[in-house]
Amino acid sequence: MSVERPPDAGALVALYPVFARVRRDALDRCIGAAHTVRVPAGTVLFDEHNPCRGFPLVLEGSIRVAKAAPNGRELPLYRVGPGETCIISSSCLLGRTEYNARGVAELDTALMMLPRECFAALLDEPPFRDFLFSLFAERIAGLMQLVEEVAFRKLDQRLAALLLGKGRMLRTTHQRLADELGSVREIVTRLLKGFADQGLVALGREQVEILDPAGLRRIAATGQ
Amino acid sequence: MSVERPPDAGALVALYPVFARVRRDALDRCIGAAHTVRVPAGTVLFDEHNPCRGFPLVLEGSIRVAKAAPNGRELPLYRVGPGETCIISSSCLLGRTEYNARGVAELDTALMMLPRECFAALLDEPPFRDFLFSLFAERIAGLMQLVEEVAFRKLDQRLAALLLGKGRMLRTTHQRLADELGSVREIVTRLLKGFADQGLVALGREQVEILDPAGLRRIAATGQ
DNA sequence: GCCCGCTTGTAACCGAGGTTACAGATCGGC
DNA sequence: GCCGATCTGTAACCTCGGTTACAAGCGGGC
Repeated sequence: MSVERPPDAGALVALYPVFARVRRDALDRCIGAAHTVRVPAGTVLFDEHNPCRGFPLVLEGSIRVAKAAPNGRELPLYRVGPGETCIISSSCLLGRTEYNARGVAELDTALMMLPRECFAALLDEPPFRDFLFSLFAERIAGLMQLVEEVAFRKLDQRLAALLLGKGRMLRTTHQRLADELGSVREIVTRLLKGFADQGLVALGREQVEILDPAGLRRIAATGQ
Repeated sequence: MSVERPPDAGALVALYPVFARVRRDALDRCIGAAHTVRVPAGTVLFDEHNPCRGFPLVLEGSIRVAKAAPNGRELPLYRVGPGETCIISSSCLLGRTEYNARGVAELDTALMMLPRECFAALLDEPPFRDFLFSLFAERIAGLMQLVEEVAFRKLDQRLAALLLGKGRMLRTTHQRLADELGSVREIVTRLLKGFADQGLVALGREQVEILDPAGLRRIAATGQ
């Protein structure tokens, strides 16, 4: 983990347009107080029961926030990319509670950590509040969607949905798909084989070619 | 559904202490613009894909917010009682999206509906914002907890957890417990029988007596 | 007392998904 | 070309939870 100079206000505003509408002195104070860190892919940024140290802004890369099962499997809750912020951190700061999920850098990631007091100060800025409220609203909707999926949808439906909307050619492994679903590799292989037998996809090493998006959509929606 | 006079500011503040710290004229305007309704238990207050009409404050009773499965089963996401507000409604109003869950009055319920503009006006009041932020934070934590439960915990663990913390004698039916877990009656009967065989509970018509809370906690935590 | 409705108990059966344990395929590096 | 690592395919087996289909218990109302 390397520490470097914070970005200037211009660079920050380019990523987070909301800061253009925040009082300039408040923004500058935050940039001054923040420290920017750069971590390699795979770094665990926080974990269950950790206290929350500050408010992270992702400048580059991506954080994967997931719940870990006792047996080591993980279910991703959501991702935080450049221009977004980690809503779970906000939640912890606001409620003064501990983290209840794990955050891992998925790529080499640069982030700017604002100390808690800075975060509190930003809450006084109406545009920043609106920004945060919208993110909260989005994540709540996403989490409710996720609850529905894991509770009611079968794995083939979830897999079909996962394959869609990423272009015709997916470059990924069965293991990665399983990780995305909170399942295991063998099951994904089995299900993909089923899809291939129906002519929905063509399989290759580290790739899945979508042959029949409509068919996959049908499975995702109805389970056939 | 009967409409009645809105409560006076005093009664409202007693339930929602946050309003004591809101500018009096803003509060009065809201009370004036709101309409108060009283609905019997079982009323569906909103459902998936409905647009959000306003911001509800629960004065009496309780709302159960749940995701419905295609086959009719439901999984409760959370409840809203007096002094709380329905975070999903806030989320819809903030994100201008549709409801993505169902809300049903669990008891005879009285609620006050604030029109959308009122809600927007209240957001300008710092104490109200803080109130809302804390609720968001709480619900997010709750939803993440729920995701973990449905994804990773077995039903006996979830049932054991459900039985705990409600006193020694539970007056409920197996069906109601199943509804709470998003499962079916037969399975709950089976699992309760298992608990009874281990001496953890004693069963009776419409009642479950907790004999060994520590044993139940052990099951809830470890699955034995 | 008798009937009806709700609640509980139970058993047989099934399917989805996870576990274990391999074997073969493919690739990059040396 | 050989070796090891990674990825994929597959089969046997198991557990959990859901489904179906009853029977019996209890309770209140008439």
